[in-house]
Amino acid sequence: MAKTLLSPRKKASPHRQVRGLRTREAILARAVDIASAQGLEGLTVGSLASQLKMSKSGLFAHFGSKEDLQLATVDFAREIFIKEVTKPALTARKGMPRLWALLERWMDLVEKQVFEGGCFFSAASFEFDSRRGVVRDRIAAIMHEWIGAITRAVYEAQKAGHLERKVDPTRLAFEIHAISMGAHWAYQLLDDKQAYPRARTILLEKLRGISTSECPHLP
Amino acid sequence: MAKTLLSPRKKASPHRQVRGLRTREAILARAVDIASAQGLEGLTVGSLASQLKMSKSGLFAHFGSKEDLQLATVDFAREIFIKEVTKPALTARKGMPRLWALLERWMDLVEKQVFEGGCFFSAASFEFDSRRGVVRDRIAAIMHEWIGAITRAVYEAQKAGHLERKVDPTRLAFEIHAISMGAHWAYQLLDDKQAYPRARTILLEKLRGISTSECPHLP
DNA sequence: ATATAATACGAACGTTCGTTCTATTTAATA
DNA sequence: TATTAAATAGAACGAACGTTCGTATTATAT
Repeated sequence: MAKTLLSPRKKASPHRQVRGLRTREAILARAVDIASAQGLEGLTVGSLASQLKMSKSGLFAHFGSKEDLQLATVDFAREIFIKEVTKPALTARKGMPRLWALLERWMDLVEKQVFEGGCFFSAASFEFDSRRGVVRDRIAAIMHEWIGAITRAVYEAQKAGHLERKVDPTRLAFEIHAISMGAHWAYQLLDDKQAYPRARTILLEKLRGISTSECPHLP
Repeated sequence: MAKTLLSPRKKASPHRQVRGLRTREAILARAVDIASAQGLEGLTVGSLASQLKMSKSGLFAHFGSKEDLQLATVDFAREIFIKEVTKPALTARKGMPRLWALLERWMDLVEKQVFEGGCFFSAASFEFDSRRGVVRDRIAAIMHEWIGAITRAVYEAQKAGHLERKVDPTRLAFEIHAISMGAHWAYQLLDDKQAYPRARTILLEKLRGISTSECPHLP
C-alpha cells in the first residue's frame, strides 16, 4: 500500500474493450477465491499474476493500485453473492418462503465450497473491521445492505401474515445472521460437519416458534 | 515465512532470565494488540520493534521465527482470556450464574476495548480458518477449548437443576457463541452501539425460556 | 573484580511487496 | 492494408519483509 496515500492515484485505462473486460473478470474471479482464503491483504499482485500466467504489470494495468484491486474484488464478490443468493431467492413467494430461501442459499453457497476459503464476507469483515479507508467502508456498506435485506424479508413475512407482529425485525435479522455466521465459523475452523445441519435446525425451530397459523410450511 | 519451511527452526535462547521474560511479555502484550487489529500476518517484526523502541534483531531473538512469534501471541491472548473471562467466572456459583458470568465477561472484554481490534480470537479464527499449519491448529484447539467450556457450563447448569434437561448442551453452546460473535461483528464493523445490549437481551430471554423454577434469577 | 552467559544492537542478506516505466503485441477502425 | 489505441510484457525501482551474523552491552555468579 505504502506511499499511494498521497500520490495521485494511477487510473486503469478508461476505455475498456471486450478483451480487457474478459481478462479483468478472469482476474477478479481468481482474486475473490484467493482473498476468501488468504484475506484481502494476503491477496498479492505477484501470486495472482503467476496463477493466471500473466505478468504482474499486465495484470496491474487493469487496476492501477492494490487498493483498487481490493475494491474491485469486494464488488465482484458482492455480484456473485447477489447472483447466487439474493436474486434466486426472489423466485420464492413473498413472506416466509422468501426469507427461508435467502438463508438456505446463503448457507449453501458456503457449504458447497464455491469459494476456497468459506464465506468471503465473514472473512473480509473480521479482517477490516478495525481499519480505516475505502475498502473497510465498502465492506461495511455491503454488510449493511445484507443485514437490511434480511430485515426486510422478516418485515415482509410479517406483512404477509406469516410471522407474528410482535417480533422485532432488526433483532431477528441479527439472530439469523449470527447463527449463520456461527455455522461458517464452526464448519471452516473446527471442521464441524454438523455445523450447517445444526444451524438449519436452530433457525427452523426459531422461525416455527414465531410463525402464525397462516404461514406456509417450512422444509 | 518463505524458506523456513524446510530449514531447521532457529530456537530462541532456552535459559531465560527475569529481564528476558519481562521484555518478552512486553513484546507479546503489544503483539496481541496489533494482531487483534491488523491480523496475525499484518503483525510484522519491524513495526512491532519500532513501536517498542527495540531493534528488529533484538526482538526477533526472543522467538526465532515469525511463526513462533504468532504462536506465542496466540498463547498470550489465550492467557489474557483466561485471566479476564474464564477464571473470574469461577467465582460465580455453579450452574446458571456461572454460565452467565462466562458470557458477560466475554462480551465485556470486547466491548470495553481491552484489545484495539475487538475480539482477538474471532479475528484470528476467520484469518486462519482456511490455512494449514501449527498456528491454525493452535487457534482451532483454543476455540475447541472455549466452546467446550461453554458446553460444560451449560451441562452443569442442567446438573444443578437450573436448566431444562431436554436442551442439548452442544447446540445451546453453539447458539450462545454465535450470538456473541454476531455482537462483535456488528459492533466492530457496523459500529452498531446496540449490538451488545441486543445480544444480552437475546441471550437472557433464550436462557430464561429454558430455565427451571429452581434457577437463581438472572440480571 | 573477573568470568560468563543472557540480552540487545547494527548492518546486511535474499525475497517479495506495490508500483512505474518503456516497449511490444494484439485487435478494431479507417 | 495501414493507422491507432488498448492490452500485455519485461525490466527495474525503493521499501519492507523475515532472517542471520558478529559484536557490544548488560546482569549474574564466582
